Amino acid sequence: MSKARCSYHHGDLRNALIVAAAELIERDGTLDFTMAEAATRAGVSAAAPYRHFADKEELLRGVRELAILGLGHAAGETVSEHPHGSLEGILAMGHMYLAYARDKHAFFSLMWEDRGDIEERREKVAEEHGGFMVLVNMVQAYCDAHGNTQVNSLHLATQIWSMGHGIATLEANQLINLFDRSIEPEALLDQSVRTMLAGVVGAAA
Amino acid sequence: MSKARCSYHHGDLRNALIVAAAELIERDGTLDFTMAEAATRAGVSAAAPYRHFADKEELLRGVRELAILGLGHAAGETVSEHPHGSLEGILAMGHMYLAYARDKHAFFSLMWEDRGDIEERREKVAEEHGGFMVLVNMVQAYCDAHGNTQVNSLHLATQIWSMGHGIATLEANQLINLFDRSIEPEALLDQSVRTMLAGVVGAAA
DNA sequence: TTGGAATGTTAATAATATTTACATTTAATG
DNA sequence: CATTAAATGTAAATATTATTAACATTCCAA
Repeated sequence: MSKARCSYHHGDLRNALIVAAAELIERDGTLDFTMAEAATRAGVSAAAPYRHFADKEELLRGVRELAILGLGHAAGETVSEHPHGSLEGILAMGHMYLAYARDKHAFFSLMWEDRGDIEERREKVAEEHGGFMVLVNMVQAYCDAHGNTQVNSLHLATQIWSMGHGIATLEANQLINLFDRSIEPEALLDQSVRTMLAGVVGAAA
Repeated sequence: MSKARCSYHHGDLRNALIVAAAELIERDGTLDFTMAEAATRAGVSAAAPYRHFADKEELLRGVRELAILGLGHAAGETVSEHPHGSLEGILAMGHMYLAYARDKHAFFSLMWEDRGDIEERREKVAEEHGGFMVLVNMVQAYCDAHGNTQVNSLHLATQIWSMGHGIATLEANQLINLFDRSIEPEALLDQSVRTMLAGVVGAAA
């Protein structure tokens, strides 16, 4: 059920629509593509999407899952490229996050927009955001390697995520350097992360 | 020009529409009120808004300015309630920010969404975000009071803003406590701020 | 093989933003 | 003060989209 059958039935329309929508979002940098265009791009009529998604919001939810998985994948790549428990690995993770927010702006903002009931998607969300657990592990390893085994790495990682997320978001809205254009997001994040790590294991410079 | 004249001309429709839109946004917690409803609420026909705003986006821009000013006002209130240069003042600022994001969720997300050309609105934006300068001054005063006059308070304040913004945003999307439901946004922010301040002036606990 | 479940199609329907053509009021000017 | 252009309203189109309805084709399980 993943190849185009004859001609009437698509075979994998649901995924094709998600991909089509993702392409349109990336192309325009906006979420306001039309259902009709996504359908056309997937090679079906304008009404066909409604056999797979109740409404546009649900299609967007599909794209969102894809985007989150993409970010998780990038997290996996990043961690594998740096020594276990290294500071550089954590900093690289932050850079990856900022780069993702910059390069895939529309995806990035879409990711944090789900208005559905959280309790219903809690499990799935936690699963999707496996990338965050990658960060938690890196922080844990870093602390272990620096002799502090008492740190709550989940809390610390949440702080680091928050900082990265805040910087990424403010940068996306061109507010990070509102009063001082010389501010560099990466540098700001690096410094913050070093400070936070130093706060629990001593000098990280 | 601020009182309703006879009956045909409203007198202050532009502002009335902004207020109407703000009320609808607050009521529904969404940005998808209709132009017609905003117009009705302001007591005019559906087409009237277009004499004052090119399109819905422009009306939203008006609401956005209002929201940002509101936050700036709250910042002013907060700073006046705490000793000059005190840690508690800075922490209170963070709490105010989190509370604003929680209580006025739709406004809060609207605030950071302007897709217009930043260079064009740079000056106005900087002016509107005077609340941020309040934070910069608090940080500066804090550092001065603790004997470090070399700190770049603009950078440090930007880090603090980013952290607060990140936590507020993640909380709004119910992600802050995705893997650990016991995480308290306020506590997390307090701790981060203390750590960042301690990083430049020594223990802040 | 055959009938129901899925999945597509085309042709409505509906909700909204936005524009057009015309009306009323304001306010500046002679 | 009378006149008229600029502002600001109105009601009645338009246009764009999402979404649904009614009907067609294909798939699959009994």
